[in-house]
Amino acid sequence: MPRKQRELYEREQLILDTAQKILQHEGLQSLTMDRVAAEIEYSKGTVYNHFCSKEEIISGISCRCMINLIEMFGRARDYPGNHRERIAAIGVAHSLYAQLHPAELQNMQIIKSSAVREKIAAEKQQQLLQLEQQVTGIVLDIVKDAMRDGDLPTDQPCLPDSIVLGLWTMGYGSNLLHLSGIPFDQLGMQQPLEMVWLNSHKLLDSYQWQPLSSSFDIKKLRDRLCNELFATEKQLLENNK
Amino acid sequence: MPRKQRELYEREQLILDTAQKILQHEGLQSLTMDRVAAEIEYSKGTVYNHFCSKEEIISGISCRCMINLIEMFGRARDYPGNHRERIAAIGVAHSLYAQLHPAELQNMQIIKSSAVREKIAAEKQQQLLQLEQQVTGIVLDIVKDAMRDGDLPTDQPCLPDSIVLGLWTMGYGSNLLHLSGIPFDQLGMQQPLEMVWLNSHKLLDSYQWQPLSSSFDIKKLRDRLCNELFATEKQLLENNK
DNA sequence: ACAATTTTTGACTCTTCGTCATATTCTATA
DNA sequence: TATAGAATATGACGAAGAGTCAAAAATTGT
Repeated sequence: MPRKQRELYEREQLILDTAQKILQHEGLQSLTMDRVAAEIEYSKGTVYNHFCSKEEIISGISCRCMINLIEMFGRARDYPGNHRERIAAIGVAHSLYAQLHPAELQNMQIIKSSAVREKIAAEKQQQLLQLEQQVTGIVLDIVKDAMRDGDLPTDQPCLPDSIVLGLWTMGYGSNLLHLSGIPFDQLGMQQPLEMVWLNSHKLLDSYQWQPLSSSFDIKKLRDRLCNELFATEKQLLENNK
Repeated sequence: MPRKQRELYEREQLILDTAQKILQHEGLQSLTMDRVAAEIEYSKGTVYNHFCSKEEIISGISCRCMINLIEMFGRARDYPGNHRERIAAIGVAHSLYAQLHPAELQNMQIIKSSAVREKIAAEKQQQLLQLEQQVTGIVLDIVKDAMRDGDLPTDQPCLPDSIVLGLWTMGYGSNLLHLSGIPFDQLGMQQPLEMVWLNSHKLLDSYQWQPLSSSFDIKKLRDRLCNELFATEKQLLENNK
């Protein structure tokens, strides 16, 4: 609220912006405290007044990114279609996000490695966990809606968790494999981001989530969701290429 | 073959053993070249005669681990059951491996991060890629066998790749999520390693891979495969707990 | 105007990677 | 067996980056 506090907050954002830019363009190697200090034109000590370790900067970036993802997931949840379309929109959001912010996804994985996590204050870890809860919460809500409205048979074991986890692991795994630079063509495979879309629908079909993908065109659905919900992101992605 | 070369080879293994032990018990932070040198009672320079960077040691560990995994996958491929049981055995192998060697899986992910990969000689990268090909090759063979013998309808798009990729992403994602220490209970979920077994079978069912899981008990199948193919690993796992 | 408080600074320590000139050990030959 | 020459091992050293802290500078309140 007061001027002083606002300045502090803005500098914190400046540090995160700068660090994020370095990370995106030059990788983790180039992200050093000295470099960040030089770039924001303050001394290293000042950077340490804001973040007490390099890891906390990375964690700060992750937090901001997760908030972006939550916003996109929120749009998916609020889509005025049937529940199957809404859960599909989550998949589209996740995939678009992964393509737009590859570096950030890798961050999130870095954050989770124990070596890094140990150096982050418990309070900030709690914050990250709370954001993670929001993400899974949104997906869980859609699954529960589908169960309530009879689109998804409720007599199956482990529901609703198993669907959330199935989609999560598949999306997460494919994103990580994708951006880990495995040469899929040399393994005789196409890009995983395409196939995860197909496989997610196979999984949903298997859970008998109505309407089944045999009764509509999943490619057209993806295009429609892209255009209606994530036009901005789609545009950004095309500009990048 | 000659004594000299054998000594060199043995020391190389000693370095890898030592590094792996440190990594397993104390994490990436504690794995330093000085530490390894001290532990094997040679000088740092000697360690560098074997591996020209810390990253190459990690890569070396990954190679050995991948060879273990390939051996386990091989047992799954050679299981004298139907193809659905054989592909399920791959899942059991992967899961057991993940539980037995959590640190190694995290390594494999570390190896894939661009920062690390840049510091590994092209030749060793090729070796890793070739091992990765063997892993996917085994799975691909089982899928192709199933298609050939009519257990799996061939009129579906993207086959056989999409099944391999579906299982791979799901297994990979769940393992990483599992060992990244996300408190699933706090997110209102059970452990992912249990559910990936369920979801993998859902996926296979969705591809119409006969016999469908509705016609047998997947829990009993897992127990049977555990006992018949991976008794040693199961025993090890129980001893660890 | 000035004292008290807060913030900023960058020199400093510590750790670790990776190098390289020197020292040691091994090997082949006279 | 003695010795030259090759192969191997060593650890002191340089570089780079994380994190600290006492002193300097800026800000605030009276």
